Amino acid sequence: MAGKKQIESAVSAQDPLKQKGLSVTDSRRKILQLFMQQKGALSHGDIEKKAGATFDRVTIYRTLQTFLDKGIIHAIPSANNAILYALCHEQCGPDHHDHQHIHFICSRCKHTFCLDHSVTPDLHLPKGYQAQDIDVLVKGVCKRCNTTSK
Amino acid sequence: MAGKKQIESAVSAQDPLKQKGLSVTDSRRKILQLFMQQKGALSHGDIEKKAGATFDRVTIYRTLQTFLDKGIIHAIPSANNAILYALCHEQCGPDHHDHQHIHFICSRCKHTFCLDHSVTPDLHLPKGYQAQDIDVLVKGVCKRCNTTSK
DNA sequence: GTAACTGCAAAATATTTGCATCCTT
DNA sequence: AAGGATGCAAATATTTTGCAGTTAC
Repeated sequence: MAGKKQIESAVSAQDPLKQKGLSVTDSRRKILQLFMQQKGALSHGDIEKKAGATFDRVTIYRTLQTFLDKGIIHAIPSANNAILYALCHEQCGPDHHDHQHIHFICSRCKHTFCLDHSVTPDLHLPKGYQAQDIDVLVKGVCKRCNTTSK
Repeated sequence: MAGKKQIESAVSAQDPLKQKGLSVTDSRRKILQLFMQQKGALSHGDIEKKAGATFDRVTIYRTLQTFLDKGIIHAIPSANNAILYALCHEQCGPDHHDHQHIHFICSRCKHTFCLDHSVTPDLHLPKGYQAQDIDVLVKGVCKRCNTTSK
């Protein structure tokens, strides 16, 4: 058991799946990869498109749910029907999500980004209200769309 | 018919429907009333429950869409499938939505409130990003749940 | 009277569940 | 070998669309 453990830990650094005690399967690896490449948020539909017919629609549902449960990804609120998902950071666990970053939705290219370096507002809630978790959604024009031609 | 007209115009002051040039119908009046009573956000499903079998599910879809278009209500982002809607304020128009308030989701009673008196953050976006619209979602415990027994 | 709104039916989408099979550990 | 994950089929749920009848103005 000792030697095996060493190998696992060598791989696990790059593999959130093992860290969270999940079996490493093609679909999970692939979907995870999509998130890492994209460096932005994806909807179920996005994944389906990008993954092509690689695997079943149901598998995507289940995989996303599993990732959510394990704290590998988080859901980003949106006002249109499509729920978006993006990778969590290390400090997130199954129960504890700590996202002090801002979700930025570009109104031009429609991409959603997580901006980590932004500061969270200081809120002035009315008396009696107790904040536990804050999510900031900003709509606007992203860096790329801003610099490329209008 | 003359007497009827007088009654109608007396009502219109409090009636956003006429202000926006919409026909005043039972369903619209009823749904508007639900929002005003509730003083909180409602999902399509909430309305369906509260309205009972008063009118068709399709009418609710269409009414909500119409209200959105006219700027009578606004959609509140959420991370679960249910989209919420709440009344807009006077300064909102069809194109221009100005919601500098905070959307507060109570994790205990599951209600969503619009807190108007809260201040909007100063954001520090990375260079190149241009903000147009900001929405702040706060999860926590609302006033009522905080004061009533634990 | 006319344009707009509603209800009903049905189509199109989206999501969930059960079960047999296959894969990871 | 055993437990978990996937694929397929099918059951549900949600949202959209078309059209005929009704209502507001």
